[in-house]
Amino acid sequence: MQLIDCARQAGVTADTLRHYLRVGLVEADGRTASGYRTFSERSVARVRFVRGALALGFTLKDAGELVAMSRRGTSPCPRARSLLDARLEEQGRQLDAAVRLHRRMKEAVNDWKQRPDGVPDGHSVCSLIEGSASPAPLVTRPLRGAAAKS
Amino acid sequence: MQLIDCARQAGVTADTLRHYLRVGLVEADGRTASGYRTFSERSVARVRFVRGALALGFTLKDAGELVAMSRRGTSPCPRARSLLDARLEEQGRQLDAAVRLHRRMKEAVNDWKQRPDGVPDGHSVCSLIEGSASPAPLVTRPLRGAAAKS
DNA sequence: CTTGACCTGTGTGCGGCACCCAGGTCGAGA
DNA sequence: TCTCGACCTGGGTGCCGCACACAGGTCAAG
Repeated sequence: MQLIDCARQAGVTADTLRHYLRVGLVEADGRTASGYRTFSERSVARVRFVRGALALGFTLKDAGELVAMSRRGTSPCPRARSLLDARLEEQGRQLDAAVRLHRRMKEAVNDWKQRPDGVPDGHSVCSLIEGSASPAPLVTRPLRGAAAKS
Repeated sequence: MQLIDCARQAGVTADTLRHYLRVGLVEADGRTASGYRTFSERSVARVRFVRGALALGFTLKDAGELVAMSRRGTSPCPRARSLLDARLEEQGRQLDAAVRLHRRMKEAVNDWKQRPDGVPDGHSVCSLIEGSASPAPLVTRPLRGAAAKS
């Protein structure tokens, strides 16, 4: 099996699979004489595991840690449980922040309906934005973790 | 006024202000003989504008575009309106995704309570994760935009 | 005259890929 | 046999909004 076949069977792009190879999350079975990597069902399963982990809010690093544990012969499941708890809590906070952002955005859209466009006067940039701005909001890291499509 | 004073008055770190300077979002008023940048209230207001824009879901690039327009003498407000609409829609989609992720994570936490830890067998990595995985979720870009703290 | 807080430019890292490049390899059809 | 196009290889860059680090210069207060 070639790289792209493995990728397709696991539902990822070739680039994504190459990325996983680069960071050591997935290994090829071997190489052909000409240097091409060869893959088996096991590699496909591994990619699917990584995808499953991402879909549950784990990071690639988390997945790597779990993979490493299982390679060492220890069950990664207890670690997976505690990691999931941590990720869930973290995601909850980010979700709250996103909800608040959403509210602010909708409020702004409404407010702006009643307000006229400002003219450039050299003092303000955009009166609409400046009028809706809360004092020094202090932004956090963006919402990370696999937010699944569809 | 020095860099750090401007930063503090605007409620950002010195690093953040330097970043805005680098990407051309904010300009210093001038330089001292020894090369230090000097700032005025206008710079502070500009930083606050950028922060306000971020807090409303605009990107730094958006803020730059609006700044550029107002420098050119055109009102950035109409553009701000259309951008906000676009960002709101986008954010809504990402918010939905985040909510779904949150549900999946909570479901997994519950499911896992009834399930035993697996033992490493060389075929699976972590039976818990593999058991909860949906087929090829295909992850999107993470939730971007200013998710405000507190 | 020293201390320590500030300044300067420049570079790197974070996450999870996507995309591009130059060049090699392969099977299938003309 | 030759060629075509689809695939492979390694390596690099870009995204976003900073945070952090480094080496060296500058400045006011003690």
